[in-house]
Amino acid sequence: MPVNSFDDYPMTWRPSLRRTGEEPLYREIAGQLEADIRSGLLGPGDKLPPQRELADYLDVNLSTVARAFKLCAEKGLICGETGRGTYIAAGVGSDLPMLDETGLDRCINLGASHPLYEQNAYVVETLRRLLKKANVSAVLEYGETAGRLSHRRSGQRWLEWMGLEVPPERILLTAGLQNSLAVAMTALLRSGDKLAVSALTYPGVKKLAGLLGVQLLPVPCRRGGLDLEVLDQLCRNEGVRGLYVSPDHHNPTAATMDSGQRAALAELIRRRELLCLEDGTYSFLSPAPLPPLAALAPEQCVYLSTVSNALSAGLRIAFVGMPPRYAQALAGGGDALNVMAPPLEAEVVSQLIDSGLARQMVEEKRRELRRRNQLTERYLGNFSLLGESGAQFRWLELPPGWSGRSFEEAARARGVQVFGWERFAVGGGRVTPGVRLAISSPRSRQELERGLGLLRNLLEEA
Amino acid sequence: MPVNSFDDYPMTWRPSLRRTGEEPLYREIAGQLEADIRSGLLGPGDKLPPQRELADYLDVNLSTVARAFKLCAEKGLICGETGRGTYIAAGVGSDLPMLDETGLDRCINLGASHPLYEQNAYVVETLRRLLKKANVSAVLEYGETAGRLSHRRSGQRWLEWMGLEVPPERILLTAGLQNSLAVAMTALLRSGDKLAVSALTYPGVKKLAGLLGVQLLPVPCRRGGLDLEVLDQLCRNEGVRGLYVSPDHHNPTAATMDSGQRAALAELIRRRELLCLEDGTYSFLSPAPLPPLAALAPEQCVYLSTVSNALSAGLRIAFVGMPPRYAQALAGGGDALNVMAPPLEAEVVSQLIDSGLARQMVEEKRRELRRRNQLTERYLGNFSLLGESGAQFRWLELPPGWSGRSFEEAARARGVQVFGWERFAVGGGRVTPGVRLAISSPRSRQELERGLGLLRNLLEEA
DNA sequence: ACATTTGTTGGTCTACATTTC
DNA sequence: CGAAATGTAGACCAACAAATG
Repeated sequence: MPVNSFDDYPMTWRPSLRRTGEEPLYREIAGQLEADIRSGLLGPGDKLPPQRELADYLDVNLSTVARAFKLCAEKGLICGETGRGTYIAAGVGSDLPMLDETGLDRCINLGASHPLYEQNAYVVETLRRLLKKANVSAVLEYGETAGRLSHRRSGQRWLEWMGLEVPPERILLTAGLQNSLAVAMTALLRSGDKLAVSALTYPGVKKLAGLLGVQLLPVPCRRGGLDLEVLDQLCRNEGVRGLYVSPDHHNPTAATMDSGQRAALAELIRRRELLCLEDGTYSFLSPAPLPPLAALAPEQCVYLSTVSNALSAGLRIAFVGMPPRYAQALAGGGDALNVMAPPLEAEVVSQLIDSGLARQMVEEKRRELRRRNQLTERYLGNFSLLGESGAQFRWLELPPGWSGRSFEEAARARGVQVFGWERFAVGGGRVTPGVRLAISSPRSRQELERGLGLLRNLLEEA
Repeated sequence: MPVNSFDDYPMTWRPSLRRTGEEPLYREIAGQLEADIRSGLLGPGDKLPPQRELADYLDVNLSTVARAFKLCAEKGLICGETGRGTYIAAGVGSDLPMLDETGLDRCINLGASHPLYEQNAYVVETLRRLLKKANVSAVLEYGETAGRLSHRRSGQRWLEWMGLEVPPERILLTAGLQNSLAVAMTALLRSGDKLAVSALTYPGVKKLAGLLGVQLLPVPCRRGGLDLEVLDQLCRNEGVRGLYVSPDHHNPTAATMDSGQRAALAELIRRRELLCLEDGTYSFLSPAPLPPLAALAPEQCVYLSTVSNALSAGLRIAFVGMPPRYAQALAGGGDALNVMAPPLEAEVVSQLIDSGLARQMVEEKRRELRRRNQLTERYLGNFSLLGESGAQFRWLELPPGWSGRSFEEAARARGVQVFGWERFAVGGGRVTPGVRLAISSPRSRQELERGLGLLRNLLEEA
């Protein structure tokens, strides 16, 4: 069929192969698609031509196009849905560094999530005490990859506090949540594996998935939990290997699963033999946390718990509770990515936990966050403000007419930085638009209040 | 062809497919191969039947076997060579945790490589001074992913000392060498990519490659350098994307490339547009180091330089010198794996460098290592002892009759732990057997001397 | 309810380059 | 040196399953 017959045919994307002869077909197609996405020629949500049509147009085999698409899908650029078509991923172009705050000088930051910093004084105090001891320098020697036994014992106490009983030999120290995720994902998944996640997800998972070639499959959120029917179906048909989930104060929606939802999800995890990566980052916020999934499906769940939010951002330490079947692989992953977690910081964390100071710090944070949440509710209570009143951030569903991106820009123009849903979106992302408000990030309640006021004005005007 | 006709045909591996109907063919084959390797049924160096023969035997298509083999090759279990056949990788079964020292209590450790620990006192001293300052707690807040500017400036000084000029915006802080390797490999390579390495290589690279599905292609060592003809050929035919190389005191052979070898390799890297991961871990050992490859092929080389050996094992900090083209991807990798390097330790390192204490520490280490090398040469000088006299470990080529493994066991039985070549082997491994002696690991020179004596006895007896 | 559209995936075919003999 | 052995890789085909209308 001559190429001409496509001239007046509406095709949303018309790549032109250069055919240098060097590069294989499928790679050239993939490369061009990637380039056109990154250049902005194809934007989030755009629909690509059906694989068969594209194959016809380019005069190549269907599988060659499929292969090209798969490359891009693994990088998280596009997402295909059988029967519907292939779309540019919703999050494309919104994946900035997690801590990027360049040009934020005159902005009130409700975007990037910082923990409260006042309690860092306790850390310094503990460090000073530590350095008075004669044998400190032993901390600076190589120890076990998983962490020194004394550190893992402190981890045991910490995890117990979060509602999980794990012996020290099944605890791994890592360098913070993101690092523990990296360890778990590299150790337990391979390129091409599929991992289910909520349709809005902590961006760190998206980054890792893109780098590792792990394909994320979005599961719609329903009343704080996941839509288990969809998840079950994904397991049945898509060969999903595992699930990343955060039952307490889910990032970014700040939703917490109730007991029923946990039980049902745990049942599904057991029944489908899913690998479950449970993120307990914000569990410390609840004075009486519900049992983690790792307690309900202990054979399947890897429990990730960082201290960076609960204690201090500078303490790059997380504890990983490992089920027996994955313990060896996870320890190997920790070895391959870190050799060992920063031992000085591990020692400080250990002492904070053992001395009881950790609890005190957490209680102070909870108190301050309650106040900040009250403020937030006072200002934005009339709008659709989701999340619990102890949270470190809240989720603001936007009135019709706003996209996350447009609201982000409008707020920014008025001097407030927030993060729109696109940054958290996985796949095509059919979710109600919203923005995350990191209410713990401003240095003072006054500053938070100013930011909230500006947002209220913006919402009321529009 | 009936299966029977193979009954009296010598085939080194005869898998039996269960064909549950669930698992695809190629995966079942791969799974069974992996199981038989891990169970020890197939040992290092064993030859597998040709793919065509196996395909005939199993009555499947050639490509199906090829696909199965590829899965295992990506995990580093086997390695195929066109024209020759497919073999079980030499290192299979020798990949232990890098710091595993369980049951080593009554053994003199010349196995795992520890840096000298005396200089940790300077670190403690610096920490104490740091904690006297009023504004320490600011260090514990989130900063830039790549590292605070002041830290990167110290990194600039550090790298300059190693012979490399890089502006701070092209320096990335990571959590040590292994971590920087993990960052570079996840950020710049994808599953299935091929990376050339010397036939004997730092095991950390093997671990990462196995996890990430990066395929390592061994390049024979020749008089301290790499066989550039073979490397060039690999580039031409195998589509090698990059190269991991360590020109100074290569781990494990302790060889250092001379100027000519560096220039020739740099030329090849430029000509073939290779990505070069240069490991400068031990460059600090040379009082007047030769220019790194990153200085000779600055567009292509990522320079990795940890302080863990030069300063203190407990300081999990490395500096990565990034060429412009890879800077963004590498920063993204650091973000995805760590969010940020441990800031407290980064601060200490920065102060050690800026105060000049770092130089003093390094000089002390060099002095002690010279003494230990003299000792080593005195005891083992009559044997084939490779490496330079400033090294942190030496390479002992074994007399005929020994395998690395057997020597390891014999030494262990006499109370000395050494690491045999198999632990460092990549691919089939046609190298002269040897063992690495980590002469910096014993706590004292006396202990080292005892260990060396035991080894000499072992060598002289056999 | 059923045919059509559409993405996914396992298996197959062919060309090619190197090593061995 | 050339033929046979051998591994590698891109492209192709066909079966399948979900979504759509």
